[in-house]
Amino acid sequence: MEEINELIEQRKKKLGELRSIGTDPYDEGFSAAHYAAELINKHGESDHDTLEAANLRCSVAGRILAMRNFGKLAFIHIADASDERIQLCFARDILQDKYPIIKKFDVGDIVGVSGRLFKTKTGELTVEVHEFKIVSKSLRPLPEKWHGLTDVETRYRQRYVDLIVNPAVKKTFAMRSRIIKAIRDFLETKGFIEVETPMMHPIAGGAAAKPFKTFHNALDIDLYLRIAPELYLKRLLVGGYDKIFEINKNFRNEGISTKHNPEFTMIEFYIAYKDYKFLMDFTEELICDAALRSVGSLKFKYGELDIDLTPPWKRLTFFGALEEKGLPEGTARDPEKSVEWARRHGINIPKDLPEGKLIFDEIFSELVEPTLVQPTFITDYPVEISPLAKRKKDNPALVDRFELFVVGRELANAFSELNDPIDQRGRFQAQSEAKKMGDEEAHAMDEDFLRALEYGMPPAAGEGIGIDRLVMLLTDSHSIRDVILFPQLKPEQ
RNA sequence: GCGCCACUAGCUCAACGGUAGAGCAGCGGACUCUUAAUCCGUUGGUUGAAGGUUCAAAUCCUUCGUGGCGCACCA
Repeated sequence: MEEINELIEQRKKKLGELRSIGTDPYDEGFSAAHYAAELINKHGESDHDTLEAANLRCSVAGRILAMRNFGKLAFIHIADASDERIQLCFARDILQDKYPIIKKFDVGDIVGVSGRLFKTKTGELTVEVHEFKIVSKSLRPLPEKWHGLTDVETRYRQRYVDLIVNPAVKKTFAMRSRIIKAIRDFLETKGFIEVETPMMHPIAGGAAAKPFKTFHNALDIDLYLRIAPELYLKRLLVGGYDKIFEINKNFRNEGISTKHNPEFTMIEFYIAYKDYKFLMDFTEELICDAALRSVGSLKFKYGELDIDLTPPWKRLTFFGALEEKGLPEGTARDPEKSVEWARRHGINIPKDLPEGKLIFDEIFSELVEPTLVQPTFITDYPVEISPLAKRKKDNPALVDRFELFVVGRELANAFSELNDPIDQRGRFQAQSEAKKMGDEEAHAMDEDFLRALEYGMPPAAGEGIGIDRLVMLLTDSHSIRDVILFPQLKPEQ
């Protein structure tokens, strides 16, 4: 950090001068009776004479964002947590010998004032300041008022500055809060209870991903940050819960991109005695409810795309979707034929694809996923890529599972949970084989989870929804970093 | 991990081989209804870092750093 900065020195000097006249900007603070938004909503429409007659007293506190000084009169705009700006008017006639203190103000300082509401000649609701106090002196200059802060690196690294000067950012995170609250309320209304399961796992299971590894000194064991809560939540189904959910972080030790942050928020919920078909209707209801309570509509823009969440959403089977693109299931299931087909259609198949990985999965993500702009359920996945899902009754090669896609991205993954402990053991064993063949992300065997299933887990359906991606969709954000307050970056220097 | 692009004053940007500049912010001054206030004056730079080419480098080359985007992996 560059400490020798003239601008900071000047502000420190002002701080010293304030202290020398007996007013410490960092002392006990200020208690405001009003929010800016409250005053503007209540009195913003009142005319000049009404306000004069009412003689309304008020107090507000906030950060100085703009100052216009006229020698014996000054107008200052502050913003507070209500996300509104309100104008303050400092007049020498009123403040007398205290008036010169405003020379020590800087944009960025936090001030508390009390006074009387009035309307200026231009009709703006304004506080005529009678008493004021700097409650926090800002030593660093804020970005310029007109262009603001646009440098994305600074915006992410110094999110506090981004939040001060870019109102749209606060709006996005207010939306995020509303979306998560909507989901919580929805599930609680349906009788779900929220639980918390471990973030540190001795075995990283419940998803196909590379974990972060850590070490517990006292226990002298390796632990992994969880890649999914799934296996713990299902243990709770064994324990007798029938409707549970968890909203929390997962950690995956993989690449960072506009759609991936190493730590990201998922909701997983489980409901006993229901299946994946139930969850499709349930998901439509849940996401529409979240959209209505955040966006306020089921129709909205995502970039150039017009998205319409009005149910029912399109439903396609996995191989049906491939077939629509001209790839018959028979060909898709034959590794050699499907590679040949992919090459012929110009689909890039990575050369170092691990043995355990399946070609049709690659083809699906290249060929089908990008076309799924409007909400679409893809159902009936192959068992090989679904080691925790229940097989279809009439076709054991497929499972009772769906993934939800919107704007070409996976938003949710759900299935009827496999509760046959013997089948589950076999699936884990198949995953172990894949791991030996070089698939780093294959599931690990989890003996305790199998023991739990052996006690008997009721039939159940479970689903995971990527909260960050849902927030991206509903806030028209095109990078996951725009919906995470502090996205992962390399340390400075 | 690979490729492309960017990095110049606190912020937003010029200068693209020939003396590093503007606007805003800051500092000094004028101003009692402004809102990107206005007017006069003025400070501020190891041009991301280190090497190299050149009489001369912000500018060309190399390496490194950080970021963005794309690809890969995944959600």
